[in-house]
Amino acid sequence: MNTGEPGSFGQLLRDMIASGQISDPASPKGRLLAAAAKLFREKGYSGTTVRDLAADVGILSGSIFHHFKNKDEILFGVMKEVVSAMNASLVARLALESESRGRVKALIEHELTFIHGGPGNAMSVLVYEWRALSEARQEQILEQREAYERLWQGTLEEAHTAGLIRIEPDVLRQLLHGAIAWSANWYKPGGDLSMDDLVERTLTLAVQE
Amino acid sequence: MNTGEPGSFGQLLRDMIASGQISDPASPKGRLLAAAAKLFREKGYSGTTVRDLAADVGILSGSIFHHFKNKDEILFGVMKEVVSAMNASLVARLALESESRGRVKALIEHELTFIHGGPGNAMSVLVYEWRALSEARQEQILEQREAYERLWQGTLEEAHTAGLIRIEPDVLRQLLHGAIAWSANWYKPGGDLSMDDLVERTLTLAVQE
DNA sequence: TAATCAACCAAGCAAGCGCTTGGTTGATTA
DNA sequence: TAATCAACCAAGCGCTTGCTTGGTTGATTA
Repeated sequence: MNTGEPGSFGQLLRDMIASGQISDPASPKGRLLAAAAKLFREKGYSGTTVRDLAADVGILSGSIFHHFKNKDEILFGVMKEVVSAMNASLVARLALESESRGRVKALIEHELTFIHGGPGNAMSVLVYEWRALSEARQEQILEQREAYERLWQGTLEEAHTAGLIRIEPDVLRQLLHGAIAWSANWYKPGGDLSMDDLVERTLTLAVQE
Repeated sequence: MNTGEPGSFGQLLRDMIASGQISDPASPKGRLLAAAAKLFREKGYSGTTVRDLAADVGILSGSIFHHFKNKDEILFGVMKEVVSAMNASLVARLALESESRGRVKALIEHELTFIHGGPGNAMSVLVYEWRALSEARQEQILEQREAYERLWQGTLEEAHTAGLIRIEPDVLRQLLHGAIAWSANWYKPGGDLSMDDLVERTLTLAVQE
């Protein structure tokens, strides 16, 4: 999970590594998780073999199981770490904004920056490969996923009360999640449309003029 | 091609079955394709075995290959038929609308109705399992997919010229596709929000008040 | 200097995979 | 009545899968 973002996000990640919440990307386990996120995103969980993953980091397939009990635990590791990072990062981002429009923009900007940044592969996997995770492990992540959704929901409810958004917060939340996650499959940074532009366009969908 | 009169969606499907463009859902091949669409959507292409598929329609796994040369051809069949149906259906739908707002609404209503209707599983597979299809077979479907996108693009460009939509047509098109496809993973018809409501909410995102 | 330990290798196993083959069935046609 | 044919079965083949086992290595520590 390479950063590649400016500001305090890099520092936040370093804190989380230091406190053991996410693995050091320079460690063998961290390198495996980054490679797994990349491969699971490109070929899906079922479409990725442990031999693919091992080859990607330059070891033999059996050696993976020195770091993970089984393949499900690798997917769990990818998802657990990215959902923790998403939560911590969004909490920090929202703390900087006080008025409604800025807070809604923060939601959108945060999620777009995340999915097109270093943790983007892991976030895509979290969204699109959820069904591949064992039920037992899903339960262990669910609370953190719901916490993230509550941050969105609360912020959108404020904006709705303030008359800034036109449709029901829970519907808007889902529509925006869908639009933003899908952008990983078409938007390429560095083209005509800058990331700031994309944020602005998405915000235009959400809020009144 | 089609014989002029744009009838109901059911009639359109019957015409396509009669002309051999899509298989009869009552035939063995049609039942296999419907079951494949369901399973590929639920568990992914790689996560679905030919034994799963055979069991679902009540035959043995080897018997599948009396109808399809290999597993890739099954995925190809699912995608080829649904993309044909989507194109024919959207062409017919747009023919009924003349002014900009109605045409944009038709795009949204059509796609939402499709993904939450009978061909919904196949459409989800088309969108989310595209990478699982062999490159050779992707090429054979690409032109029809692009034709569908051109219908969207042209309609949104008209709406943009008319001042009805606020952001670039190609960006809006992608954002809406993402939002609509994702609705298959959260929206359940029969709840508080009717399908008409969902169409109206999505349209609200797209167009000016 | 000896002991320890994380990280990895080498080899392979049992189960499951896509797919093949030769044959059976029962309805339709000549 | 005989011939034909789509649809399917029964059995299994060769390969890949996730994972296990026992051993090696080279850096770190006592």
